[in-house]
Amino acid sequence: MTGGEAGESDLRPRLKLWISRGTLQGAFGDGKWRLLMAIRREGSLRGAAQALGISYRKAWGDLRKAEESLDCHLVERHRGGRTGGNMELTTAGSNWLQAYGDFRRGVEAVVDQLFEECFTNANLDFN
Amino acid sequence: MTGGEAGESDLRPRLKLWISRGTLQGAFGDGKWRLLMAIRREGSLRGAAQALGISYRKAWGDLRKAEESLDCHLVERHRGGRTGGNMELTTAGSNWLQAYGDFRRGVEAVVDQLFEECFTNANLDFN
DNA sequence: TAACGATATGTCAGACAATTCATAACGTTG
DNA sequence: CAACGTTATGAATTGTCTGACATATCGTTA
Repeated sequence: MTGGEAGESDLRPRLKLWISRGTLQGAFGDGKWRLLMAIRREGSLRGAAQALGISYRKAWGDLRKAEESLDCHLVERHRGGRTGGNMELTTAGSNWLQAYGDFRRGVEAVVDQLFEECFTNANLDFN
Repeated sequence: MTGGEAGESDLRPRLKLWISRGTLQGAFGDGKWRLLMAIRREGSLRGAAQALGISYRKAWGDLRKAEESLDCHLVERHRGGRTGGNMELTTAGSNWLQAYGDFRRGVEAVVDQLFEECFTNANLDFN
């Protein structure tokens, strides 16, 4: 390398992205997004928790927080029956999944691009 | 409102942005940026801490973490003397200040724009 | 050489978040 | 009507992070 720019040091941009409503905490972010994804795939909250490697208690708490802070029903709950019960996404839940996924991907791409523009500059000395 | 989109609920995107190197924690983010800003303005770490309303101990620890994880000298330290000592930014410090400021502002603008695009859609139901 | 005002650094308690433990409730099915 | 597998939920525990406290060091100046 010719020196001057940030060079090949493993510097990289990191970000934590989420969507909040008012002062409520932890509305919807990557974790909730993965959870909805897993619920849709597994067909149950228990299955989703297992697939993600988190406790059922945590998954249930996260889901509750999301619905409370977004003030909308993300899933339909069914208890009892042969299989014990199951869970599926509502239309609103599916739409949040879609919208947040697009949002997240877009932001990530732009962050990487802006990082290059701002920190890979041969005229600046970062060391 | 005609219904369908996210509507006037006070939903808004939030983000925590920082730059890391390897597995090191807390390299450079908004807090460190404000700290460098204050050091340049005040001419000392103590003055910067007071201006930001944080303890000297915290400011000193933050600065140390930043320099360690970025592996570069951000400031020049001077101890003793009539005034007790002082601190000023190195060229690298100034450049980080500049680059991160630009980066942060750019990301924030794009996040707001993408949020509009993804969540203000008359064809989706978020409730 | 004593004093002063700044930098330098380990330690410890309390706040806050994350995770685990235990247990209740539900409703279909055999 | 008992059993099963799921949803539902409080309580306790553990882990992490922040900030406060105390104290040492430095080097010029009067």
